[in-house]
Amino acid sequence: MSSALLADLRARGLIFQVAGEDALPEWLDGGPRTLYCGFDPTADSLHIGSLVPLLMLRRFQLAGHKPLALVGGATGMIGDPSFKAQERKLNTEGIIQDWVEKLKVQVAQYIDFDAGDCSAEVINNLDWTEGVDVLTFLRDVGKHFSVNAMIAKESVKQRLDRDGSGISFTEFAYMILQSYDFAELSHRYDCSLQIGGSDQWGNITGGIDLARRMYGKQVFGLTMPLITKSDGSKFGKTESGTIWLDPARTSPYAFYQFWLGVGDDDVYRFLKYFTFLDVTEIDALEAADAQRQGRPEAQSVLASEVTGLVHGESGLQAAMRISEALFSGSLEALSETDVLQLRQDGLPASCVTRNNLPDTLTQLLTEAGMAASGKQIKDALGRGAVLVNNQVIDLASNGDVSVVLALEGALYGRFYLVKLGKKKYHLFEVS
RNA sequence: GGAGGGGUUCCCGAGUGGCCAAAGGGAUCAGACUGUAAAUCUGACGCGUAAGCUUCGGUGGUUCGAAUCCACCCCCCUCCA
Repeated sequence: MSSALLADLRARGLIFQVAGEDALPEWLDGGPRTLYCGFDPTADSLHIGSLVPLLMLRRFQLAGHKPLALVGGATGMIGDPSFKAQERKLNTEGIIQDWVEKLKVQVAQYIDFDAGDCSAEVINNLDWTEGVDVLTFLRDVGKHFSVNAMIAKESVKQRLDRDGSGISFTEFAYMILQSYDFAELSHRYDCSLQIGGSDQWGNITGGIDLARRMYGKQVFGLTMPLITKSDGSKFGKTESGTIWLDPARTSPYAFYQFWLGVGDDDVYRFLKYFTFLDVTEIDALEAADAQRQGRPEAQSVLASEVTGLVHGESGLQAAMRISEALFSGSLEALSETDVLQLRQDGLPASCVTRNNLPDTLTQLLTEAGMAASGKQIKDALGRGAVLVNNQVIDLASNGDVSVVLALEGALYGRFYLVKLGKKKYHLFEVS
Protein backbone atom coordinates (compact mmCIF):
# COMPACT_ATOMS: atom_id res chain seq x y z
CA MET A 1 0.00 0.00 0.00
CA SER A 2 2.74 2.43 0.84
CA SER A 3 4.96 1.65 -2.05
CA ALA A 4 1.83 2.71 -3.91
CA LEU A 5 2.02 6.00 -2.04
CA LEU A 6 5.60 6.47 -3.13
CA ALA A 7 4.68 5.68 -6.71
CA ASP A 8 1.93 8.27 -6.59
CA LEU A 9 4.22 10.88 -5.09
CA ARG A 10 6.73 10.18 -7.83
CA ALA A 11 4.08 10.53 -10.49
CA ARG A 12 3.17 13.88 -9.00
CA GLY A 13 6.75 15.01 -9.09
CA LEU A 14 6.65 15.53 -5.36
CA ILE A 15 9.81 13.64 -4.55
CA PHE A 16 13.06 15.44 -4.96
CA GLN A 17 15.49 13.50 -2.82
CA VAL A 18 15.20 10.48 -0.57
CA ALA A 19 17.61 9.43 2.14
CA GLY A 20 17.48 5.70 2.68
CA GLU A 21 15.75 5.06 -0.59
CA ASP A 22 16.42 1.33 -0.74
CA ALA A 23 14.88 0.54 2.61
CA LEU A 24 12.08 3.11 2.59
CA PRO A 25 9.35 1.33 0.59
CA GLU A 26 9.62 -1.81 2.62
CA TRP A 27 9.65 0.12 5.84
CA LEU A 28 6.55 2.07 4.85
CA ASP A 29 4.75 -1.10 3.85
CA GLY A 30 5.56 -2.62 7.22
CA GLY A 31 2.74 -0.82 9.04
CA PRO A 32 1.78 2.60 10.30
CA ARG A 33 4.88 4.73 10.60
CA THR A 34 5.40 8.09 12.20
CA LEU A 35 6.76 10.98 10.21
CA TYR A 36 7.20 14.68 10.80
CA CYS A 37 7.62 18.00 9.11
CA GLY A 38 8.66 21.21 10.78
CA PHE A 39 7.21 24.68 10.32
CA ASP A 40 9.12 27.55 11.82
CA PRO A 41 7.28 30.63 13.05
CA THR A 42 8.59 33.37 10.81
CA ALA A 43 5.21 35.10 10.61
CA ASP A 44 1.79 34.73 12.18
CA SER A 45 0.60 32.68 9.24
CA LEU A 46 2.00 30.18 6.81
CA HIS A 47 1.86 30.93 3.11
CA ILE A 48 1.18 28.74 0.14
CA GLY A 49 4.80 27.59 0.04
CA SER A 50 4.07 25.58 3.15
CA LEU A 51 1.04 24.03 1.58
CA VAL A 52 3.00 21.35 -0.24
CA PRO A 53 4.59 19.85 2.89
CA LEU A 54 1.34 20.30 4.77
CA LEU A 55 -0.58 18.34 2.16
CA MET A 56 2.25 15.85 2.07
CA LEU A 57 1.64 15.06 5.73
CA ARG A 58 -1.96 14.44 4.84
CA ARG A 59 -1.02 12.24 1.91
CA PHE A 60 0.99 10.07 4.25
CA GLN A 61 -1.84 10.01 6.74
CA LEU A 62 -4.31 8.94 4.08
CA ALA A 63 -1.91 6.14 3.25
CA GLY A 64 -2.05 4.94 6.83
CA HIS A 65 0.76 6.72 8.63
CA LYS A 66 0.94 9.03 11.59
CA PRO A 67 1.91 12.63 10.90
CA LEU A 68 3.47 14.99 13.40
CA ALA A 69 3.35 18.66 12.57
CA LEU A 70 6.16 20.31 14.43
CA VAL A 71 5.93 23.99 15.11
CA GLY A 72 9.38 25.33 15.75
CA GLY A 73 9.18 27.31 18.96
CA ALA A 74 12.86 26.61 19.47
CA THR A 75 14.23 26.65 15.94
CA GLY A 76 12.20 29.78 15.23
CA MET A 77 14.25 31.54 17.89
CA ILE A 78 17.41 30.89 15.91
CA GLY A 79 16.52 31.22 12.24
CA ASP A 80 17.32 28.75 9.50
CA PRO A 81 20.24 29.95 7.34
CA SER A 82 19.62 27.36 4.62
CA PHE A 83 20.05 29.01 1.24
CA LYS A 84 19.34 32.38 2.73
CA ALA A 85 21.50 35.10 1.30
CA GLN A 86 21.63 37.07 4.49
CA GLU A 87 21.61 36.79 8.23
CA ARG A 88 18.17 37.45 9.58
CA LYS A 89 17.05 39.61 12.44
CA LEU A 90 15.97 37.79 15.54
CA ASN A 91 12.40 38.27 16.71
CA THR A 92 11.54 38.64 20.35
CA GLU A 93 10.49 35.67 22.37
CA GLY A 94 6.99 37.05 22.88
CA ILE A 95 6.36 37.48 19.21
CA ILE A 96 7.59 33.99 18.44
CA GLN A 97 5.37 32.54 21.15
CA ASP A 98 2.41 34.30 19.66
CA TRP A 99 3.22 33.05 16.17
CA VAL A 100 3.71 29.52 17.42
CA GLU A 101 0.20 29.51 18.83
CA LYS A 102 -1.26 30.78 15.58
CA LEU A 103 0.63 28.29 13.44
CA LYS A 104 -0.45 25.42 15.68
CA VAL A 105 -4.06 26.20 14.90
CA GLN A 106 -3.41 26.68 11.23
CA VAL A 107 -1.40 23.53 10.76
CA ALA A 108 -4.02 21.46 12.56
CA GLN A 109 -6.50 22.13 9.81
CA TYR A 110 -4.75 19.89 7.33
CA ILE A 111 -4.38 16.70 9.29
CA ASP A 112 -6.78 14.40 11.06
CA PHE A 113 -6.58 14.11 14.84
CA ASP A 114 -9.10 11.38 15.11
CA ALA A 115 -7.67 8.55 13.10
CA GLY A 116 -6.86 5.88 15.63
CA ASP A 117 -3.24 4.80 15.41
CA CYS A 118 -2.65 7.35 12.73
CA SER A 119 -4.00 10.33 14.63
CA ALA A 120 -1.97 13.40 13.97
CA GLU A 121 -0.26 15.48 16.61
CA VAL A 122 0.98 19.00 16.73
CA ILE A 123 4.19 19.35 18.69
CA ASN A 124 6.63 22.08 19.62
CA ASN A 125 10.36 21.52 19.72
CA LEU A 126 10.64 23.97 22.56
CA ASP A 127 9.29 21.18 24.76
CA TRP A 128 12.49 19.19 24.63
CA THR A 129 14.92 21.98 23.96
CA GLU A 130 13.97 24.42 26.65
CA GLY A 131 15.35 22.44 29.55
CA VAL A 132 18.66 21.50 27.98
CA ASP A 133 21.58 23.49 29.32
CA VAL A 134 24.43 24.65 27.14
CA LEU A 135 27.07 22.35 28.50
CA THR A 136 24.91 19.28 28.14
CA PHE A 137 23.98 20.32 24.64
CA LEU A 138 27.54 20.92 23.59
CA ARG A 139 28.77 17.67 25.13
CA ASP A 140 25.93 15.35 24.17
CA VAL A 141 24.82 16.78 20.90
CA GLY A 142 27.52 19.07 19.60
CA LYS A 143 30.16 16.43 19.91
CA HIS A 144 28.49 14.42 17.18
CA PHE A 145 28.89 17.17 14.65
CA SER A 146 31.94 17.79 12.61
CA VAL A 147 32.34 21.42 11.68
CA ASN A 148 34.24 20.21 8.66
CA ALA A 149 31.12 18.41 7.50
CA MET A 150 28.85 21.29 8.41
CA ILE A 151 30.71 23.87 6.40
CA ALA A 152 30.69 21.54 3.44
CA LYS A 153 26.86 21.67 3.26
CA GLU A 154 25.54 23.34 0.19
CA SER A 155 22.87 25.16 2.18
CA VAL A 156 25.38 27.39 3.96
CA LYS A 157 27.99 27.48 1.27
CA GLN A 158 27.11 30.81 -0.21
CA ARG A 159 27.12 32.36 3.21
CA LEU A 160 30.62 31.08 3.80
CA ASP A 161 32.04 31.73 0.37
CA ARG A 162 30.38 34.83 -0.79
CA ASP A 163 31.79 38.27 -0.29
CA GLY A 164 29.47 40.68 1.36
CA SER A 165 27.67 38.27 3.61
CA GLY A 166 28.55 35.98 6.44
CA ILE A 167 26.93 33.76 8.99
CA SER A 168 26.70 34.08 12.74
CA PHE A 169 27.39 31.15 14.99
CA THR A 170 23.74 31.31 16.00
CA GLU A 171 22.45 30.57 12.53
CA PHE A 172 25.25 28.16 11.85
CA ALA A 173 24.12 26.14 14.87
CA TYR A 174 20.57 25.93 13.51
CA MET A 175 21.37 22.71 11.73
CA ILE A 176 22.39 21.11 14.99
CA LEU A 177 19.18 22.18 16.65
CA GLN A 178 16.99 20.77 13.91
CA SER A 179 19.02 17.59 13.81
CA TYR A 180 18.44 17.27 17.51
CA ASP A 181 14.69 17.48 16.88
CA PHE A 182 14.77 14.55 14.55
CA ALA A 183 16.92 12.52 16.91
CA GLU A 184 14.59 13.27 19.83
CA LEU A 185 11.49 12.50 17.81
CA SER A 186 12.93 9.21 16.71
CA HIS A 187 13.52 8.44 20.36
CA ARG A 188 10.31 9.80 21.87
CA TYR A 189 7.78 9.12 19.15
CA ASP A 190 9.52 6.44 17.16
CA CYS A 191 9.37 8.92 14.33
CA SER A 192 11.53 7.73 11.49
CA LEU A 193 10.85 9.98 8.56
CA GLN A 194 11.32 13.67 8.14
CA ILE A 195 9.92 15.45 5.13
CA GLY A 196 10.57 19.01 3.99
CA GLY A 197 11.36 21.26 1.09
CA SER A 198 14.50 20.63 -0.89
CA ASP A 199 16.21 23.42 1.02
CA GLN A 200 15.92 21.22 4.11
CA TRP A 201 18.07 18.42 2.79
CA GLY A 202 21.13 19.45 4.76
CA ASN A 203 19.17 19.74 7.99
CA ILE A 204 17.41 16.44 7.42
CA THR A 205 20.53 14.45 6.70
CA GLY A 206 22.10 16.05 9.75
CA GLY A 207 19.23 14.65 11.80
CA ILE A 208 19.56 11.23 10.25
CA ASP A 209 23.20 11.07 11.24
CA LEU A 210 22.48 12.28 14.73
CA ALA A 211 19.66 9.81 15.34
CA ARG A 212 22.00 7.01 14.42
CA ARG A 213 24.82 8.29 16.59
CA MET A 214 22.74 9.13 19.64
CA TYR A 215 20.17 6.39 19.58
CA GLY A 216 21.36 3.91 17.00
CA LYS A 217 18.16 4.48 15.01
CA GLN A 218 17.84 4.22 11.29
CA VAL A 219 15.63 7.02 10.05
CA PHE A 220 14.66 8.36 6.65
CA GLY A 221 14.40 11.66 4.88
CA LEU A 222 12.42 12.87 1.93
CA THR A 223 12.40 16.25 0.28
CA MET A 224 10.00 17.91 -2.10
CA PRO A 225 11.06 20.05 -5.02
CA LEU A 226 11.16 23.78 -4.79
CA ILE A 227 8.03 25.11 -6.46
CA THR A 228 9.04 27.14 -9.44
CA LYS A 229 7.22 28.96 -12.18
CA SER A 230 8.16 28.33 -15.74
CA ASP A 231 8.78 32.00 -16.39
CA GLY A 232 11.33 32.07 -13.62
CA SER A 233 9.56 34.53 -11.36
CA LYS A 234 9.00 33.64 -7.76
CA PHE A 235 6.12 31.37 -6.91
CA GLY A 236 3.56 32.53 -4.41
CA LYS A 237 3.97 36.25 -4.82
CA THR A 238 1.73 38.69 -6.58
CA GLU A 239 1.60 42.42 -6.94
CA SER A 240 -0.06 42.61 -3.57
CA GLY A 241 2.50 40.39 -1.91
CA THR A 242 2.63 36.92 -0.50
CA ILE A 243 -0.34 34.58 -0.73
CA TRP A 244 -1.06 33.60 2.85
CA LEU A 245 -3.17 30.80 4.20
CA ASP A 246 -4.78 33.03 6.80
CA PRO A 247 -8.02 34.46 5.36
CA ALA A 248 -7.43 37.64 7.34
CA ARG A 249 -4.25 38.19 5.34
CA THR A 250 -5.31 36.89 1.96
CA SER A 251 -9.04 36.76 1.41
CA PRO A 252 -10.51 33.59 -0.04
CA TYR A 253 -11.43 35.65 -3.08
CA ALA A 254 -7.86 36.84 -3.62
CA PHE A 255 -6.66 33.33 -2.93
CA TYR A 256 -9.01 31.88 -5.51
CA GLN A 257 -7.99 34.50 -8.04
CA PHE A 258 -4.35 33.70 -7.47
CA TRP A 259 -4.83 30.11 -8.53
CA LEU A 260 -7.05 31.09 -11.39
CA GLY A 261 -4.20 33.17 -12.72
CA VAL A 262 -1.65 30.37 -12.83
CA GLY A 263 -0.03 30.08 -16.24
CA ASP A 264 -0.79 27.22 -18.63
CA ASP A 265 2.79 26.04 -18.37
CA ASP A 266 2.47 25.51 -14.65
CA VAL A 267 -1.10 24.57 -14.01
CA TYR A 268 -0.97 20.80 -14.52
CA ARG A 269 2.13 20.53 -12.40
CA PHE A 270 0.44 22.56 -9.68
CA LEU A 271 -2.64 20.37 -9.83
CA LYS A 272 -0.39 17.46 -8.97
CA TYR A 273 1.34 19.33 -6.18
CA PHE A 274 -1.57 21.07 -4.56
CA THR A 275 -4.60 18.85 -4.97
CA PHE A 276 -5.64 15.31 -4.16
CA LEU A 277 -6.99 14.71 -7.63
CA ASP A 278 -5.78 11.54 -9.25
CA VAL A 279 -2.81 11.88 -11.53
CA THR A 280 -4.74 10.10 -14.27
CA GLU A 281 -7.58 12.58 -13.83
CA ILE A 282 -5.18 15.47 -14.15
CA ASP A 283 -3.60 13.99 -17.24
CA ALA A 284 -7.04 13.54 -18.77
CA LEU A 285 -7.83 17.16 -18.03
CA GLU A 286 -4.62 18.23 -19.69
CA ALA A 287 -5.43 16.22 -22.77
CA ALA A 288 -8.93 17.66 -22.91
CA ASP A 289 -7.64 21.20 -22.54
CA ALA A 290 -5.17 20.64 -25.33
CA GLN A 291 -8.06 19.73 -27.65
CA ARG A 292 -10.05 22.76 -26.73
CA GLN A 293 -9.70 26.11 -28.38
CA GLY A 294 -9.28 29.02 -26.04
CA ARG A 295 -9.31 28.98 -22.34
CA PRO A 296 -8.31 25.80 -20.51
CA GLU A 297 -10.34 24.44 -17.67
CA ALA A 298 -7.41 23.48 -15.49
CA GLN A 299 -7.04 26.80 -13.71
CA SER A 300 -10.57 26.83 -12.43
CA VAL A 301 -10.27 23.24 -11.26
CA LEU A 302 -7.05 24.13 -9.47
CA ALA A 303 -8.56 27.25 -7.94
CA SER A 304 -11.64 25.43 -6.68
CA GLU A 305 -9.72 22.51 -5.28
CA VAL A 306 -7.11 24.48 -3.42
CA THR A 307 -9.46 27.18 -2.18
CA GLY A 308 -11.79 24.49 -0.89
CA LEU A 309 -8.91 22.79 0.86
CA VAL A 310 -7.70 25.94 2.56
CA HIS A 311 -10.85 27.99 3.09
CA GLY A 312 -13.52 25.34 3.15
CA GLU A 313 -16.68 25.07 1.15
CA SER A 314 -18.10 28.40 2.32
CA GLY A 315 -14.89 30.24 1.52
CA LEU A 316 -14.85 28.71 -1.91
CA GLN A 317 -18.47 29.62 -2.57
CA ALA A 318 -17.84 33.20 -1.53
CA ALA A 319 -14.79 33.44 -3.76
CA MET A 320 -16.70 32.02 -6.69
CA ARG A 321 -19.67 34.31 -6.13
CA ILE A 322 -17.47 37.39 -6.30
CA SER A 323 -15.55 36.13 -9.31
CA GLU A 324 -18.75 35.31 -11.10
CA ALA A 325 -20.28 38.71 -10.41
CA LEU A 326 -17.20 40.67 -11.42
CA PHE A 327 -15.98 38.77 -14.40
CA SER A 328 -18.92 37.17 -16.06
CA GLY A 329 -22.08 38.83 -14.86
CA SER A 330 -23.09 42.35 -15.55
CA LEU A 331 -23.31 44.83 -12.74
CA GLU A 332 -26.88 45.74 -13.52
CA ALA A 333 -27.85 42.20 -12.75
CA LEU A 334 -26.69 42.54 -9.17
CA SER A 335 -29.39 43.00 -6.61
CA GLU A 336 -28.82 45.08 -3.54
CA THR A 337 -28.35 42.00 -1.45
CA ASP A 338 -25.88 40.72 -4.02
CA VAL A 339 -23.80 43.81 -3.55
CA LEU A 340 -23.92 43.45 0.20
CA GLN A 341 -23.02 39.82 -0.21
CA LEU A 342 -19.96 40.70 -2.25
CA ARG A 343 -18.70 42.87 0.54
CA GLN A 344 -19.52 40.17 3.02
CA ASP A 345 -17.61 37.71 0.88
CA GLY A 346 -14.47 39.70 1.07
CA LEU A 347 -14.47 41.98 -1.92
CA PRO A 348 -12.25 44.92 -0.95
CA ALA A 349 -14.54 47.68 0.18
CA SER A 350 -14.57 50.93 2.05
CA CYS A 351 -17.03 53.50 3.28
CA VAL A 352 -16.78 57.22 2.72
CA THR A 353 -19.12 60.06 3.50
CA ARG A 354 -20.30 62.35 0.77
CA ASN A 355 -19.29 65.55 2.50
CA ASN A 356 -15.89 64.20 3.33
CA LEU A 357 -14.63 63.14 -0.08
CA PRO A 358 -11.00 63.75 -1.01
CA ASP A 359 -10.20 66.32 -3.71
CA THR A 360 -9.01 63.90 -6.33
CA LEU A 361 -9.80 60.47 -7.59
CA THR A 362 -6.14 59.55 -7.31
CA GLN A 363 -6.34 60.25 -3.61
CA LEU A 364 -9.53 58.31 -3.14
CA LEU A 365 -8.30 55.22 -4.90
CA THR A 366 -4.82 55.30 -3.44
CA GLU A 367 -6.21 55.58 0.06
CA ALA A 368 -8.45 52.62 -0.67
CA GLY A 369 -5.32 50.65 -1.51
CA MET A 370 -6.04 50.13 -5.18
CA ALA A 371 -2.62 51.37 -6.20
CA ALA A 372 0.62 52.27 -4.51
CA SER A 373 0.68 55.84 -5.75
CA GLY A 374 -1.45 58.44 -7.44
CA LYS A 375 0.82 58.23 -10.46
CA GLN A 376 -0.38 54.74 -11.21
CA ILE A 377 -3.98 55.87 -11.00
CA LYS A 378 -3.21 58.78 -13.29
CA ASP A 379 -1.65 56.47 -15.80
CA ALA A 380 -4.69 54.24 -15.67
CA LEU A 381 -7.07 57.18 -15.99
CA GLY A 382 -5.16 58.36 -19.01
CA ARG A 383 -5.61 55.00 -20.67
CA GLY A 384 -9.25 54.57 -19.83
CA ALA A 385 -8.48 51.82 -17.36
CA VAL A 386 -10.61 53.15 -14.54
CA LEU A 387 -14.29 52.31 -14.51
CA VAL A 388 -16.84 53.41 -11.98
CA ASN A 389 -20.00 51.37 -12.18
CA ASN A 390 -18.91 50.37 -15.65
CA GLN A 391 -18.43 53.93 -16.86
CA VAL A 392 -14.98 54.86 -18.12
CA ILE A 393 -13.54 57.81 -16.26
CA ASP A 394 -11.00 60.01 -17.99
CA LEU A 395 -8.08 61.94 -16.66
CA ALA A 396 -9.95 65.22 -16.79
CA SER A 397 -12.38 63.98 -14.18
CA ASN A 398 -9.65 63.41 -11.65
CA GLY A 399 -10.54 66.56 -9.73
CA ASP A 400 -14.27 66.03 -9.93
CA VAL A 401 -14.78 63.36 -7.38
CA SER A 402 -18.28 64.49 -6.54
CA VAL A 403 -19.26 64.33 -10.19
CA VAL A 404 -17.79 60.89 -10.67
CA LEU A 405 -19.55 59.71 -7.54
CA ALA A 406 -22.72 61.57 -8.35
CA LEU A 407 -25.83 60.31 -6.69
CA GLU A 408 -27.47 59.47 -10.02
CA GLY A 409 -24.75 57.03 -10.90
CA ALA A 410 -24.87 55.11 -7.66
CA LEU A 411 -26.07 51.58 -7.40
CA TYR A 412 -28.94 51.49 -4.93
CA GLY A 413 -28.19 55.06 -3.99
CA ARG A 414 -24.85 54.43 -2.33
CA PHE A 415 -22.60 51.89 -4.05
CA TYR A 416 -19.86 52.49 -6.57
CA LEU A 417 -17.89 49.61 -7.92
CA VAL A 418 -14.53 50.85 -9.11
CA LYS A 419 -12.51 48.78 -11.53
CA LEU A 420 -8.85 49.52 -12.05
CA GLY A 421 -7.24 47.68 -14.88
CA LYS A 422 -8.61 44.28 -15.70
CA LYS A 423 -8.67 42.65 -12.34
CA LYS A 424 -8.70 45.08 -9.48
CA TYR A 425 -12.00 45.94 -7.93
CA HIS A 426 -13.01 48.02 -4.98
CA LEU A 427 -16.46 48.72 -3.67
CA PHE A 428 -17.18 52.15 -2.24
CA GLU A 429 -20.18 52.86 -0.13
CA VAL A 430 -20.88 56.57 -0.05
CA SER A 431 -23.21 57.86 2.60
C1' G B 1 42.65 45.75 18.71
C1' G B 2 45.12 46.36 13.46
C1' A B 3 44.76 46.56 7.93
C1' G B 4 41.63 46.67 3.83
C1' G B 5 36.65 46.60 1.25
C1' G B 6 31.58 48.03 1.47
C1' G B 7 26.39 50.43 2.81
C1' U B 8 22.66 54.08 -3.80
C1' U B 9 15.56 54.54 -5.16
C1' C B 10 11.40 47.11 -4.16
C1' C B 11 15.94 43.79 -5.69
C1' C B 12 20.62 43.52 -8.44
C1' G B 13 23.77 47.26 -9.88
C1' A B 14 26.07 52.06 -12.43
C1' G B 15 27.21 56.82 -10.79
C1' U B 16 32.83 59.76 -7.66
C1' G B 17 31.24 68.16 -7.33
C1' G B 18 26.67 70.84 -11.32
C1' C B 19 23.89 68.03 -17.55
C1' C B 20 21.17 63.29 -11.17
C1' A B 21 14.99 61.96 -9.00
C1' A B 22 20.02 59.34 -10.16
C1' A B 23 22.36 54.58 -16.27
C1' G B 24 21.17 49.40 -17.11
C1' G B 25 18.64 44.89 -15.79
C1' G B 26 14.87 42.39 -12.92
C1' A B 27 10.31 42.77 -10.40
C1' U B 28 5.82 45.60 -10.43
C1' C B 29 1.58 48.60 -12.56
C1' A B 30 -1.36 50.21 -16.92
C1' G B 31 -2.54 49.81 -22.43
C1' A B 32 -2.70 46.82 -27.14
C1' C B 33 -3.15 41.52 -28.40
C1' U B 34 -5.83 37.45 -25.70
C1' G B 35 -8.45 33.14 -22.50
C1' U B 36 -9.18 37.45 -15.89
C1' A B 37 -3.25 33.01 -19.88
C1' A B 38 1.87 32.96 -22.03
C1' A B 39 4.99 35.48 -25.44
C1' U B 40 5.45 40.24 -27.70
C1' C B 41 5.03 45.54 -28.32
C1' U B 42 3.94 50.49 -25.82
C1' G B 43 3.86 53.59 -21.52
C1' A B 44 4.70 54.30 -16.21
C1' C B 45 7.79 53.18 -12.26
C1' G B 46 10.36 58.62 -4.98
C1' C B 47 5.82 61.69 -3.45
C1' G B 48 2.26 65.30 -5.31
C1' U B 49 -3.74 66.96 -9.88
C1' A B 50 -0.02 70.77 -10.09
C1' A B 51 3.34 74.58 -8.44
C1' G B 52 6.65 71.92 -6.01
C1' C B 53 8.62 68.70 -2.18
C1' U B 54 11.69 64.70 -0.12
C1' U B 55 15.90 60.72 -1.36
C1' C B 56 21.67 57.87 -2.18
C1' G B 57 23.69 54.18 6.21
C1' G B 58 23.54 58.52 10.31
C1' U B 59 25.02 63.41 12.06
C1' G B 60 27.62 67.68 11.21
C1' G B 61 30.89 70.51 7.81
C1' U B 62 33.31 72.56 3.06
C1' U B 63 31.00 74.76 -1.39
C1' C B 64 27.04 79.27 -5.14
C1' G B 65 26.04 73.87 -5.62
C1' A B 66 27.25 67.14 -2.75
C1' A B 67 25.00 60.50 -3.78
C1' U B 68 29.83 62.34 -5.07
C1' C B 69 34.81 66.19 -0.93
C1' C B 70 35.99 66.42 4.74
C1' A B 71 35.07 64.90 10.09
C1' C B 72 32.86 61.86 13.49
C1' C B 73 29.46 57.82 14.33
C1' C B 74 26.60 53.19 13.16
C1' C B 75 26.27 48.58 10.46
C1' C B 76 28.27 44.60 7.10
C1' C B 77 32.35 41.79 4.80
C1' U B 78 37.63 39.97 4.25
C1' C B 79 42.37 39.19 6.29
C1' C B 80 45.72 39.67 10.58
C1' A B 81 46.29 39.59 16.08
